[in-house]
Amino acid sequence: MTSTKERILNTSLTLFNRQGERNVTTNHIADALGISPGNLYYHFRNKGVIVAALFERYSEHLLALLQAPQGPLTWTIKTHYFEGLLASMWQYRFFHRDLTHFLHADQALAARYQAFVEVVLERGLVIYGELRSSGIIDVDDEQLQGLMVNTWVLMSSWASLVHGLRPDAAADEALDESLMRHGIYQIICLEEPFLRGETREHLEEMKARYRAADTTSALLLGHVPGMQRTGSE
Amino acid sequence: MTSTKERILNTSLTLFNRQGERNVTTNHIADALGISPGNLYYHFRNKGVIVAALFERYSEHLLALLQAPQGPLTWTIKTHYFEGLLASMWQYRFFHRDLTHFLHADQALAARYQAFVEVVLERGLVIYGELRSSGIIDVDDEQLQGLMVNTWVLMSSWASLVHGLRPDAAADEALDESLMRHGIYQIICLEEPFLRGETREHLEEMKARYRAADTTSALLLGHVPGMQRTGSE
DNA sequence: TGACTCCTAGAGTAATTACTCTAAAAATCA
DNA sequence: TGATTTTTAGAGTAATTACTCTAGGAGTCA
Repeated sequence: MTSTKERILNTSLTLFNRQGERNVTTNHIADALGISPGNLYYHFRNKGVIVAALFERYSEHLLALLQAPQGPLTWTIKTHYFEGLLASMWQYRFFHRDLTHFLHADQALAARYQAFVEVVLERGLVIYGELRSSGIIDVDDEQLQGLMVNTWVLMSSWASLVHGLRPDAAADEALDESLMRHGIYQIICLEEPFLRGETREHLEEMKARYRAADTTSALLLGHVPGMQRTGSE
Repeated sequence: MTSTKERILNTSLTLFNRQGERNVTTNHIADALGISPGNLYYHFRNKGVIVAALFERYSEHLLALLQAPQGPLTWTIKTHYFEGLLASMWQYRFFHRDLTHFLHADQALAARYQAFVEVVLERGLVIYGELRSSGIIDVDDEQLQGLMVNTWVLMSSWASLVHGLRPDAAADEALDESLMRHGIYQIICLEEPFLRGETREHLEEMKARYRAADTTSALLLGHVPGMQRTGSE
C-alpha cells in the first residue's frame, strides 16, 4: 500500500500531465484521490511543494539514468538509450510545459533547474564524446557542443510541441508511443550527417524504426502539400 | 495618438512577455495603462480575446515576412532572413511560452495555431528547397523535412528555453540581442553539415558573427567543465 | 487501558480575479 | 445647439481557489 503522500504525487502528476498544472486545483487532486483537502495540505503545505517534489523525482530519475554506466557504446545503443530518456521526460511532461511559471514562482526551484540542466548537458557531452572517440561520429568540439544543445532543445521541448499540435495526445495514451518515436527520429536527423563508418549502414534501419507511423506522420509534415518527391541532386 | 484598443494590446504584450500571461491580470493591464477595468472590458470582452488578438498580430506579422519575395537566395541572405523571423517571434515570445494553456482554453485558437504552423512549415520547406536547388545545401527529401522540423522546434522553443535558464532575460533588454544571435547560431549548427560548395567558405565568418558573446556563451554550454578542447580526430 | 503521535475529514475563510453595471464625460453629427 | 453614439470611470460582484482550523479517528507504545 503506497503512502498517501506518494499517492498525492502520483495523481498530481497524472492530472498535471493531462490537463496542465494551471488547470488542476488542489481540490481536484483531493477529489481524484477521494481524500479531503485538509489531508492533502497535511502532507504538502502548498501546491508549489507538490510541483517541487515532482521535479525532484523527475531530476533524480533522469540523472540516475544519465549516471548509469553504459558499457561499450554504439550508435544503436545510444539511440535506444535516448529513447529511454525521452520516455522518462514524457512521464513528467507537464514540467517542461509549464516551466516558465514554476521558475517565476520559485527562486529555489529555478536554481535547482539550472543546475539540473548543467549536469544533463555535461553528461550528454560525455556520451557524444564517447561516440566521437569510437569514431562513430565525426565532429569538432564546436559541432559537438552545437549538437548537444540542439539535442537538448529538441528533447526538452518535444512534449510541449506535440501537445500544442495534438491537444488530444494528452488524453490518448496510444499516441504516446508513436509520438515519442518521432522525437527520437528527429534526433536521428540531427546526428545523421555526422555518422561515419559502418554505423551509416544502420542508418536506414534505424530511421525506418523510428520514422513516424501513419498516425504520427501527419503530426508535423505528413500532410504538407508543397513537398514534391524530387530526390536529392 | 494610438487608439485605446491598440494601447491595450501593446501593454498587454509587454507585460505578458515580461511576467508571463498567467501573472498578468486584467487589472494590472488597466493599471499600467492608467485606465479603468471597465474601459478595458469595453474594448475586449475577456482576457482570452486579448491573447487571441495578439496571436492574430503575431501570425499575420510572421506570415507576411514568410510571404515576402526573396530574390536570389544565398545562405547568408537566408540566415539574415531567419534572424528577422526569430526577432519577430521574440517580440511575441509569451505566446509560445504559454501555448499549452491558450490552446487548452480556446478551441478556435488551437485550430488557427495548427493552420499557422502548417503554413510556416510549408513556406520554410520552400526556402530550404530553393537552397537545395541552388546547390547550397545537399539533402534528400527526408533530410529536408527533418531539418525543417528541427529548425521549427528550435525557433519556436528558443525563447522559452532561454527564459527558463535566464529568468533575468525577460527584464534585461540588453541580453535580447545576444540571446537571439545564439538562437541563430544553433540553426547554423543544424545546417552546417549540409552546406556545399563555396558557401562553406562563409561558414566560419557566419559562425563567428552569431557565436555567443561572453555573456551569452555561458547560457547553455559556456561553463560546462567536462568539455576539453581536444580538437576533432 | 491510557497516552501520545500520526493521519484524516470537511466545513470554512481570505484573497484573488475575471468580469459587470451604471452613469457620466467626450466625441460626433444634425 | 441638442441628440446620439462612443468611450471612459470605478464601484461592485460572483466565482474560484489556495489554504486553515478544529475535531476526531487510527495506530503505536507504556
